[in-house]
Amino acid sequence: RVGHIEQASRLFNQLIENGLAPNNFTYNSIIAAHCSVGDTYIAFKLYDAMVKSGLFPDLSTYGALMMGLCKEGKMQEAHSIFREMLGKGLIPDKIIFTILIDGHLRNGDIEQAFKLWTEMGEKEILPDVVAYTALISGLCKRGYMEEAHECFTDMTKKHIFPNNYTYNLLIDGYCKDRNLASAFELKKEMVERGLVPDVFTSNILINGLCKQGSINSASRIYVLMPTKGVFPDIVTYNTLIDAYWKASDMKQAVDIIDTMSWSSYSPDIHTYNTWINGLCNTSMTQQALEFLDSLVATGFAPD
RNA sequence: GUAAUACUGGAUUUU
Repeated sequence: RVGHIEQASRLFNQLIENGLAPNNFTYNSIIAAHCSVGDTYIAFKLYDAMVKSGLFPDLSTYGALMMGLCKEGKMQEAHSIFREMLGKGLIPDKIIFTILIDGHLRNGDIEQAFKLWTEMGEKEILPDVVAYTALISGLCKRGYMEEAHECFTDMTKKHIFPNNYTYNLLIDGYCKDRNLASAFELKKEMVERGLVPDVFTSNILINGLCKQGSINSASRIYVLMPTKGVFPDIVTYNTLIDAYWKASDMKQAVDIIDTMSWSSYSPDIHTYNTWINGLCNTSMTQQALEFLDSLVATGFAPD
């Protein structure tokens, strides 16, 4: 789950060498790990081994496999696994449907997503907050803010209550739709409903303000974060660094790096890319190249 | 003869 797949694989092989038989739990864990990094090839090999050993893949197994295929954009294959699952007599649940709906939305197929949503309703499977949030996310990402907000009202009517994920997604949607007023209105609403805005909320608003050119307002939120018990993370820093570079304010960008060096966060690939991009866009291509070289020299792998 | 409210599949932000 924490992404140490190689180590997990080694343990898995040791387990077999020691004559122990993996069970569904073992297989599901390792299949899910491979799927989450987009390695469905190995996941399916494990699935075959699982079946061969006489185990019966369950909803977790199929969910993980379908998720992996969705991530790779192989929606047809995800559906054929779905059919295979049905063929084995397994009854899909809301999680299976959410995986497929989310997959279609990420691949830009809103129509298919709604078709599955309807199918889910026909099977009398009730969507939960995650299912609704996935749907809202897909709509927001495609710019269908009105529709997204309708789903939001709809879920509340059904007493499925929006959580931080739901609010953060909608707030981000409004920010990207250049509707900061609605974004802040929602933030206020989430507090009124007893939710506690988190670092995602802050990052979303900071990014929204930066992208519309209000770096000072963004900076104010950033500075006030700790007073609300929310602490900047690597995304906060990267967002601000990018904004300062884009505003040609290299001094402030360096300032953030400085602050970051005193924090528990280290620069990541986004930070380096942002920095290189900043140098390039301010006619410092030579410095960008040198910086890249120095990074590579320390063993950093550019993407 | 002993062990658990433990462990596996779904949704949010930055280049």
